[in-house]
Amino acid sequence: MKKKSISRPAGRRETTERLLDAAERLFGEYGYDGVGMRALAAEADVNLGAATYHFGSKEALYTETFLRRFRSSNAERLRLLREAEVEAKGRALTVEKIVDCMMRPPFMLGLKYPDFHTLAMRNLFVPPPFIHAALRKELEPNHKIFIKALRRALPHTPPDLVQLREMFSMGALMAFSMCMNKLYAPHNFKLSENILEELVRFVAAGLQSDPAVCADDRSAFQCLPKSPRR
Amino acid sequence: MKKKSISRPAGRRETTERLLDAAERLFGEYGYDGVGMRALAAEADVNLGAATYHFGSKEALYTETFLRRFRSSNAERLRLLREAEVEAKGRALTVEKIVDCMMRPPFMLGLKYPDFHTLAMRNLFVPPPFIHAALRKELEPNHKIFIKALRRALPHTPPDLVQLREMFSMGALMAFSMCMNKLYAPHNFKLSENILEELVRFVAAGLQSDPAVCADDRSAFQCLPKSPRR
DNA sequence: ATTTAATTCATACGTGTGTATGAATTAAAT
DNA sequence: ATTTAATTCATACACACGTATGAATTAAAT
Repeated sequence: MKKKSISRPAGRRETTERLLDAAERLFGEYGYDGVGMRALAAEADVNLGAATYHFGSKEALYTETFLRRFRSSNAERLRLLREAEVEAKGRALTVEKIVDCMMRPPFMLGLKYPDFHTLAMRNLFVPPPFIHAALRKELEPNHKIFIKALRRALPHTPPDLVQLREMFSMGALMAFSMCMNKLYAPHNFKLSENILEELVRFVAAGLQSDPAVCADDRSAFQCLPKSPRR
Repeated sequence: MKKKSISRPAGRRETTERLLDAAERLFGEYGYDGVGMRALAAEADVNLGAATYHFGSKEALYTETFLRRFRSSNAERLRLLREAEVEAKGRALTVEKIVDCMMRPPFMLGLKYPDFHTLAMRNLFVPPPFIHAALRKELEPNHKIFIKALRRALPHTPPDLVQLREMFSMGALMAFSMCMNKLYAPHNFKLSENILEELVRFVAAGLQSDPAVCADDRSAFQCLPKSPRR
């Protein structure tokens, strides 16, 4: 094998992955500011200098730790949706099916990597400022596609209300993080497929319910209904 | 007026409140580890030494900053529920009414104090370890009461499922924090009574929907259905 | 075997951290 | 007016922080 072999020797891959795993654990548990580079290096059994060598900065390490799994979760959401659309052969998707595609990948990811799940909660609810740009770039296209699909499935619900409810739905999804931190003593559920199904059912019912506010008032919760001044 | 006048002179009150306000702003925006005592003291225009003098430690200041508003919100939730029960004169409350009592106080609090709202998200989703005990003590009685009320209103829904759905509901409530951090560009809603009404409607529909999982499987998501070993 | 590049490692720098200390100042009480 | 307590303030301490540096080590390429 002549070719141009990968310029990165074998050692590197292992080290960066050990660092990412350690970062996932510690950043998830203590947050960005709660963990120092020294603690990360120790957890990953890597030299302090090597840690900054591979990622350049703490912020870059944090960002990559998050994106590593988040990217694939988002891609999987879209894949499931496309798959469902192919299966439906042009017929409209049910709300429940769309919601399942939305929630299954992040839910399962949280099951598989509880540390990552905590990290994701941090980034979605109280993201460190430096990660905003990367996060939006990852999230926005995804959300637009799902909101569009939901609007198609809910033709009688005003579009802006669908959007609002999609936000409520994401909140319900994230609520299961409260199972994990030990806040709610009564909330000790074994996370499983069953919980996901109940979640999907709950959300689908909320999405399909009748609007609470009459059409005239509804425009009142649009922030920029008509460009404020022009 | 002889009596025993309050042992704390006039100056103190003002200083501690200025500190709490500053802490609400900065802790909300940057998190516990993201803000130093020096920054807090500067924001509150208080001497560094005075800051530790009044609260003893940074952790105590953080805890009190959160509890100051959280306590009253929780008390208000209970007050509204009792009021509704009196009004109903023994008749059963509707799910929608219960949900309104649950969500109105924290929602309105978030409207009034956006900084506090961010702080609350931090504490409910990724709480610093030292605040766990105080948080649970504040939350648990409240939740038990509302879950009990919901079970009474949903006699045909299995009790453990009501509990699970109550958790989803809290998640939906918290979702509106995503309006505030700038993550979702499309989610620019003007928070108002209207949004609260839609939220209540959404959640009430989810709570009243049919179970997704059949009765035999349902016990599968209880974490400790029968004490694991005895 | 020799060169070259990639990675590890120990060390150091400047800065910021939470808290402690004790004197200075202010307000309350007698 | 004097004593007493509460609060402010400047300063200091020991330590942890993210990052930079340059030599030592390892692996790849020729």
